[in-house]
Amino acid sequence: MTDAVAGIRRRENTRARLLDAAFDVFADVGLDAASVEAVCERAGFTRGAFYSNFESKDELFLELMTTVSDRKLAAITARVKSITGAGAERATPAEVVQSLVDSSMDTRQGVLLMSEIRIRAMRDARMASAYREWGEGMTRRVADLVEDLVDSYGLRLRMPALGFAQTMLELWESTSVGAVIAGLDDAQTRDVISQRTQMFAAAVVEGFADCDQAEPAR
Amino acid sequence: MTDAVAGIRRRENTRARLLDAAFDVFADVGLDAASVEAVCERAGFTRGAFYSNFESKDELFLELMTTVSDRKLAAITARVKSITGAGAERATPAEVVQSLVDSSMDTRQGVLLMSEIRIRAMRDARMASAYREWGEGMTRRVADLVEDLVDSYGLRLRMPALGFAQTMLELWESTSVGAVIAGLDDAQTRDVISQRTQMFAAAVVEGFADCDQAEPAR
DNA sequence: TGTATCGGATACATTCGTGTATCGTAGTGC
DNA sequence: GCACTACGATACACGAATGTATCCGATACA
Repeated sequence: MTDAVAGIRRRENTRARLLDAAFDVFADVGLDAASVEAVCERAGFTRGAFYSNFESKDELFLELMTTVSDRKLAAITARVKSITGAGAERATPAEVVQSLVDSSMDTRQGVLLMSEIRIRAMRDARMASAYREWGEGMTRRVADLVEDLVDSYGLRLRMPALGFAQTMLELWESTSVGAVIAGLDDAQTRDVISQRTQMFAAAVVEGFADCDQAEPAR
Repeated sequence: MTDAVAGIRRRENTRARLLDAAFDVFADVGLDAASVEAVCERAGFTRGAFYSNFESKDELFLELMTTVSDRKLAAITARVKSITGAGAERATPAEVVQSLVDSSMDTRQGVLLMSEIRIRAMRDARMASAYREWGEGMTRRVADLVEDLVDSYGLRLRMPALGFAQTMLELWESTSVGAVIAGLDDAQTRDVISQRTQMFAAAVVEGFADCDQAEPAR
């Protein structure tokens, strides 16, 4: 590890550690209650390191937020591609939902952080637009997936695909929140999210359940 | 206003003013960021009054939370009774949804406070059980209403009534949150909540739209 | 009308977090 | 190998919020 690269690596590394620590601390006690000190302590640094890398707690949070949301968007995009893409084996809609739940479920801390982000977006116009843009991206991805499945299985949606996707994601999120409040562990959380999303899809998508027997059209 | 009553009234009055102020301040800046000082200032008191009436900020918040949730539960209970009860004129399901939205919609601050309560419930086991109990009460009321409407109109739900009610309320809440993030005013918020709940109900309730023409069975 | 009491204001001590300015050192380039 | 630089640690000064102890005035009651 030679040259200036090591220096950069070192800096990047402490930034990353601070971000990781911030994820934990912000999720655990909330953004406002989290002191810069606490974040540094968890990361194994002092505040000197922090102020050498970030302007303020807000800047740290902003970066954390973009990191997290980018990751989530990328994850779902990849997931949709792998399901939708050519050469993928056709799964039934129910299986698709299940695999999405299995792969994209948040941890307890992830859910808490999302709630922090959301509540902040409610108060800060800048964050609001970022949040909305991200949410629209997520919805768009899911809607694409839905439309694809509708086509290939000849299903019929009882509401517009976009509204269906949006509701699906919101239902997912509020179920996650409910699971955290109920103190469920990861396995239970997965089950309840799966159950509720399946129930919703089965009600709104005409022919959703029939796909278990029938083969896809294409 | 004689005797000891005035003294009690006075005390009750400052408690009430402090609670009102807390509602505003907690909603505006969040529970953690809200100082006792700020609450007192908005109420027109000093901290002396506060510590004479409350143990701590947490106790104040707890009382505010119970007040708010009790009120909401009472409101929806009354509303359901007035729709369901004998002698009430039969409205179509769509009208019922609309009237619920019109009457029970939260203000921006109400939505923010609910989010504060929820995020706190995620971290505090005591609050969690209170929140869940309250939520179950709300769901139960709505489910009763739904079952009543299903009976009298001969509708069919594509998911269990309880799940339908729960989803309805969660959809309502997340739409409210979305409206705050989008910066919508009250009228726009009402419209979007109405639109999404109607859309959901129309998709899940078989025969929902038909009730516009047909008369209720009973 | 005098006095006791209760509710709220004032004053103060303390704690906690912040941000900056300075320092020490590990790693880099010559 | 030596100076240099960059990164993180340390020290300090400041402001903000808290909680308590004390004080003051209005109201109740004799």
